[in-house]
Amino acid sequence: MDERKRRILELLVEDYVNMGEPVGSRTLSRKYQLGVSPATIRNEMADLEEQGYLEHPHTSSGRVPSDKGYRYYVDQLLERPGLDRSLIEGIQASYRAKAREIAWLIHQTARLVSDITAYPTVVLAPRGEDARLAGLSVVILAPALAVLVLQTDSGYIESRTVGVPPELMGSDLAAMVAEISNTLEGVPLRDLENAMVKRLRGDLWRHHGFWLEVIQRLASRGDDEERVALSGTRSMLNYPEFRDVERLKRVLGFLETESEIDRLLRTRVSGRVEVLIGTEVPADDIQDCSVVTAAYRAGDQVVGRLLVLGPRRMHYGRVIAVLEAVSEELSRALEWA
Amino acid sequence: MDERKRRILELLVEDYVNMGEPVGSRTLSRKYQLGVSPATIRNEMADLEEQGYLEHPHTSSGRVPSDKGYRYYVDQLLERPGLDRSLIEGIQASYRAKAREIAWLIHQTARLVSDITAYPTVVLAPRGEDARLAGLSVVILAPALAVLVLQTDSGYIESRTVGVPPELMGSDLAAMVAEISNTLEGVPLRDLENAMVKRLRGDLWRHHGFWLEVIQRLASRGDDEERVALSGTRSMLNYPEFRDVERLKRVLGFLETESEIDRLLRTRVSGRVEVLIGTEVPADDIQDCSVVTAAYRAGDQVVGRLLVLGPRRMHYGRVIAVLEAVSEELSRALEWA
DNA sequence: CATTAGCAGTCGTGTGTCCCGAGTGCTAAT
DNA sequence: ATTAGCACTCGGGACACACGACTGCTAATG
Repeated sequence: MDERKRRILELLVEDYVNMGEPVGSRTLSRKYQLGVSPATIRNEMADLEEQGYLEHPHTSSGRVPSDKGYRYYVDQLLERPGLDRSLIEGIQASYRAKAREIAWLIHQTARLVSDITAYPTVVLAPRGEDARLAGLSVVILAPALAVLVLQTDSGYIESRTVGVPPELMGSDLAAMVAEISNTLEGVPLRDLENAMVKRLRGDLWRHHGFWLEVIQRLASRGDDEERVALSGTRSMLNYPEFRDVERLKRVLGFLETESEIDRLLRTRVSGRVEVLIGTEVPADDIQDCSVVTAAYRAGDQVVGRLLVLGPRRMHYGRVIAVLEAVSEELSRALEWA
Repeated sequence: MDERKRRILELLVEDYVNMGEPVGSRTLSRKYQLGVSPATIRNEMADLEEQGYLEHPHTSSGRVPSDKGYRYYVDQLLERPGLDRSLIEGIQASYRAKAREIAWLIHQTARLVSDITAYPTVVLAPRGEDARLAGLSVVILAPALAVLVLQTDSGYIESRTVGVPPELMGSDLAAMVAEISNTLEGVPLRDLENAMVKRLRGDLWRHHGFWLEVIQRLASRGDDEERVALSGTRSMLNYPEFRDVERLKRVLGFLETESEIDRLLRTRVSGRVEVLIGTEVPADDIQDCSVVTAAYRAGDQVVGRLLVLGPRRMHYGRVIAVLEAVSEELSRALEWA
């Protein structure tokens, strides 16, 4: 693969990514002043096709990159575009506002990435299984109303408003919560239920039904709706690849199915940004799509991932750069200061 | 308009709502055993068309209800279907979990309604302008980290995690918050900023920049993203009316634009469920759609609305029934106990 | 030997034509 | 008032055709 072939492949991929239509030899030579005639380019393209980097939708059309072509482009030719100074600052600023509430963080991240890249984005909430209880606090708002705040050793915070049952209304709620907090400190969240059954005593035990329910809801990060955030699906309508409504339905269905996303993301283990192109994506519902994923960390441990989905013809360079920046900021936001 | 005409109009609307295709005289007579021949029905339909209740997409097709036809159906013929016992219980259960956090409430409601009705749903957050500060509390999680909880007289609660600036780290945060809370109790949220500038004294004044920012963020219910919840857009793909991608884009754009939704909903003042059919909807982007809206209350005052959008051919009866039930439950959840 | 011009060949797409069938409106019979 | 019968209308699918974009090949060129 000589220099000129590489150059042609690069230009072809980029033109196709931008234009969305098969690229012909004439276009290529005229548009990018390659200094050679279309015929020469045709010869080169024939070679590239034979080697599997290009495809021919049909005889009388221009060429399109194959998965292998994209792969070569991403691995060998792509240079990461530097992001705008102002864009980076925007990303940083958007994490400054409030930080530790998981639901907010993942929604914010999904929205941010889908806004910047114009591709749909899914963010998986951080794994919380290994987290341990670091503290439990209560704010009493009214005789029958309180806010409980749970804090983990990895720095997550969850709060819930709870109604106080009548039989507890006279008692010293703050003291009870403090006692629970002391008793259970250091217990992994997933063992909380067991630990409570075993360790609660006295007054606490008498009301353990109430406490159990409240704390379970706090610890499990409740409803699935808070375990995954999806944003930017509307942008799909801008890509001719998704003009077909049936296809749109399949892809959207996939993105909204937590188990599928989970399966796809949990098997990626590396801490770096990864790119899956076309058939490399192990999911039947999203044929002819590409996926870029990144990990984020809490401390030095990878705790979650996010994913950007687009047509195979996607702006890999920009997406990769954005994901690197965002996952970096998200990790920083999760750092336990 | 005699009984038989009414019956024909009713059946035609319902068949068209279910099938989505213009209804012919033959279909009508065969499918619903009207006891008269297609020819008779044709005559009746011709009359109904002349009176403006029906339309003819083209000469050789069946009839379709006009806006006036739907309107007559909704006002005169529609009988509200009773909802399943189990469905009602499901609705009630979904509000039992946690209650007073606005963002959660409106998202939950949007999701609930769009799941039940299979139409996209928008919920506007309650107006908060008239609410007054009822209390402010703090939970200190770490030297530099605290959760602030704001409570209004109408029962809303908002909480935010905040980083405590270094210069405040030694001081008695709880006392400061209690003092602010006392000082500002009863102040309408929209005047908080002014009131703080005027009333803060001593230590509090010295750090008023910090307090101002924190409390403003609490009171303004922050980002727009929390002022409106949208759910169920994917269900649009199931209606042939939205097969056209351009149209889909327009309608989605409308639903995602808070100002448009606001304009549409704020002008509806009644506390009951209202139906807008086709051209009755005052918005150019959503031609050929219908909208059902309902109000919800906090106490005895209407504080917000929600909206279900569908093709003109929508299941008015069911949507109305669901909105009545849901807005009732939502109002109950907002009641200040 | 690499490059290029020229030309025949291929095939998707847009356009025009035709036919079918569903459904109507009208008229005359009941 | 209702119904049967029939001519008529019109949208949509099937088919054919021409256009044009692009290729692949061959032969000429430096």
